[in-house]
Amino acid sequence: MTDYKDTLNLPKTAFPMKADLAKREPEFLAYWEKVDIYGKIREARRGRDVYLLHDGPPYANGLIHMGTALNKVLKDIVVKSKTMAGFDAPYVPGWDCHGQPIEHEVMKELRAKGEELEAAEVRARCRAYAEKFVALQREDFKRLAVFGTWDTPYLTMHPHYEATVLGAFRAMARDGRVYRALKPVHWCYSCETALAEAELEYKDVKSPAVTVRLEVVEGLGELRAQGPTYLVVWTTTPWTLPSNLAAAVDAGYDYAAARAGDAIYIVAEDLLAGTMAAAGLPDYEIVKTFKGAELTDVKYRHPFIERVSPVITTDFVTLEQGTGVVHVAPGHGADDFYAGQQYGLPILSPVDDRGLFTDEVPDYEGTLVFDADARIVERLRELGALLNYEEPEHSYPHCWRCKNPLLFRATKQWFLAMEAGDLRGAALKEIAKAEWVPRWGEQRIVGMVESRPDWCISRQRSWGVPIPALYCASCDELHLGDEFLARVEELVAKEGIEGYWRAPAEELAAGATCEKCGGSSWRKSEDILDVWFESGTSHLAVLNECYGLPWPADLYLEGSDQHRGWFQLSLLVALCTKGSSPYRTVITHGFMLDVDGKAMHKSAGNVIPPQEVVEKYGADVLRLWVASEDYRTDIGLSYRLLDQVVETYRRVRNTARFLLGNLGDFDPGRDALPPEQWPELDRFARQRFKRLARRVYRAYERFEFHVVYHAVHNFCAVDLSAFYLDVIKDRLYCEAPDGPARRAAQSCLYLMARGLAKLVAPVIPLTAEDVWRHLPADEREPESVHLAEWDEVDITAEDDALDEKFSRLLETRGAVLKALEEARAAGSIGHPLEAVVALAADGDAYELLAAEAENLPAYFITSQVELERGGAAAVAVEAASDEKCQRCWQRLPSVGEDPDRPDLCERCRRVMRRIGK
RNA sequence: GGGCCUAUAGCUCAGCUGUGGUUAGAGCGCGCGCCUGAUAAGCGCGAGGUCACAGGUUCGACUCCUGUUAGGCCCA
Repeated sequence: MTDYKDTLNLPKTAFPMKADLAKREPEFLAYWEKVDIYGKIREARRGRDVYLLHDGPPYANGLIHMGTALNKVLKDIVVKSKTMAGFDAPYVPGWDCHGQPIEHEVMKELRAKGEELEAAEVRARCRAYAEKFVALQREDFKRLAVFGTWDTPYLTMHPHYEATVLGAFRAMARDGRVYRALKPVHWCYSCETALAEAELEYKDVKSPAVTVRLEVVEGLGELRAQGPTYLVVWTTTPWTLPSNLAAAVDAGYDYAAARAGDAIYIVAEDLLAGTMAAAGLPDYEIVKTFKGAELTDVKYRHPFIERVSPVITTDFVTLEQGTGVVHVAPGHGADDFYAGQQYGLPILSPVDDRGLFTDEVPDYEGTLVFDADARIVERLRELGALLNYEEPEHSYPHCWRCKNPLLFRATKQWFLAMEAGDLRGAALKEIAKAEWVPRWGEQRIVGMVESRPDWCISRQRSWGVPIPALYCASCDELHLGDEFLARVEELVAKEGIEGYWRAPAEELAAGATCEKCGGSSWRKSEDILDVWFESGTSHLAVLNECYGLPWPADLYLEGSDQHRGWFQLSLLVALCTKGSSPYRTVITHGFMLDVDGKAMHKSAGNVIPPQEVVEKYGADVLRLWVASEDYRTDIGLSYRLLDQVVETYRRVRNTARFLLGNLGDFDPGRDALPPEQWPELDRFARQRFKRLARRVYRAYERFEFHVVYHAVHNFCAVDLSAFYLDVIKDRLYCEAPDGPARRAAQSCLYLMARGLAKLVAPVIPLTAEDVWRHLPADEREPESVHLAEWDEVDITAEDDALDEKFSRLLETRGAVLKALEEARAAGSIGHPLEAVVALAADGDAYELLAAEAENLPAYFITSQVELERGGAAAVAVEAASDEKCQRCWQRLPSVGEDPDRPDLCERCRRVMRRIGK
């Protein structure tokens, strides 16, 4: 038997089936680097409408994790898709470099080595630390095929950035938006410093817990008429009692007034029995119960200080321990502080840097607060105010350095006022103007802005932008003149923040004298700004002429935690400096979850590092995974899921490979036929592709990348692989290489290969480039797929008609395939080409099939189709009796007609003559 | 404890929004089979869902309302 394989046009391409991404991707990255692909793209889009995504700076600490990778890839998909859509879409990545976490890490290292350094040296170490991680993270981001100005990113520790931050502060100071006020912070009396949340170490310790009665002197007249009436409070920090300024209840809880002896005690009803028992007053009777709200006009007398304070209602009262009435000292607790603000209570914090009581509490002046505990307890006992004393074990914060217990102490901090110039109202107005994706993001940030307190913008640390201010050496008056601030700004622009620290106060003061006392000797402020203030200023520092970027940005895209963080604080800074929002659209994505839907945490041991995924699967697979899920909710990741994404990747890649394989001898300039000359089937395929393209464009535009993923995958699997490509194999392989039937199919394949590469380029940029490179050369096309633009799609009336017609034919095809399967199961046929299909139909259905009769065998991939008019629609399958053409494997009557070529069908004989074999 | 959000086949998603209404769809995976001229590929058929749970509104709910459970982010 003659082997005709050599006479066929079988697919041939250098495009490998095996992606081998981990190994091959770096080659593409190197090529892009070499040709400066980002520069070329920007050059190609020069003058086009700008679409600006402004990068939220990740923190330069540690290697990137999957959440960081997810965020960066989403941004890159946006940038690349906007570029494909014809926009000039610049991307300037940045890093958040200052702040407590880096300083903390550096201090930890120093401590381990036993080194003690000056602040300036610590900052130098911090700078080096940040630089190191910027470099490491940058390599990881580049490896993910993210395009941007990696050689000139923005860093919050750049002098010009730092100066911009100061400029923002200056504008706020000038407009009277900043003020100083007391606020409690975690304080270490031994290190004499404030501590950040991350610097706290919680340890279980025994604390003195006192239950104290406070005598009611106003309100509750009806009860007081029956005997002395007391509110019962409970606290584990007796030393804060001198600073007690209120007692808090929950308006909705039930409280009981219980008489024991001749006194009446008020406790939350649920906690009454336990409290009375502990107080040694088991014999009591409830004389009244009421809601906490009824206590709002009650006032009580401090047990040992001449002071009458109010009862307030708050939402932090718990019924889990204590008495349901909470001792409030606004100078010594966060809850207490905010409650105090709400009720206009003063901030009393009579404790100095060393943790000693000041002269505001003469009885204990000079005593360490913890040492005062016992004395205060004793005093309460003597006064009869102590109902119970215990020493329970509980978790209490300690200093990470010296291990001493911490105290909450009010210190002077800087605030940005939310009401000055109606900042809050302005923020809410701007929020309404922006577009929030998903929509509920707006509700979320509105809720936060509505209820947020004034922004505390100061920190007592080293690694950050200083709050420039001068205090009079003699009277401590604050000096914050605009000229002074401008001078510092200029200095920092030149020398960075070290300029401020280095310069003597008098130099910065430049001869200014104290307005209050006339003094000319000054002390520099040593506070620094909250890092959120810095990152919140990024739009000012980056969206400017220096970077060639417009203000505001079109898009901010970060995790949903940034509603409280970057989105909100950027907005506040923008309103104070520019008067409007820094963004038009804000997109948020969810957080990483593991297989079980649990958050990914180092401590949970369920993290999958992006570096590992890149190494095992490749950046394109990681990116395809990003696109595979709806990022607006939380997204899961597991190796099993990655394997699924790999399957999708393979399907798309193999489809592309098939397209390319059949274009090996196709020169688009020479061989392409216009669609009007194509068979209807190919025009239908083109129409399907156009619809896909339109759908995909829309999905990118709506930032619904998972729609892109599913649409492309479905198209490759269903429209192409399972139908069009399968059907045209006969034409591609068996027709004459340059025959019109084959060239038409190739024209269509070329269009789709090229178009597909462009559609997927934003998601799998490396594979798209690989495909692009293996396309037949065409002078009219740019060298890189990323320099190309999407084609316009125009769905015509003809397309609609084709869709209608083929959907009916495909329905019949479905019935035929089912019948073929049954025949196969029955053992009468194997390959469908062994079959002859008999169709019965009536009316329209018959007309349609009859008109397509000559194409039906191809569409069904059977050797022959017999049509019968009339009767109910039916499909019958039987084995073909004709001989099999040894070249095209179809069983046709024409096989054997020619004695010279008895093993070929008529078509193959013709083709063989044509190709001279 | 509060605010916002999520919950449809083993997996990833459609359907649900301002218009509630025939047997809830797709792809992958899985099972069975075919092919060996996309071959560490390709094709076909098939089995999978009480739409988290419980109430309510309605002639009728995956779709609207309430609650519960689980999970997430941000606060406390």
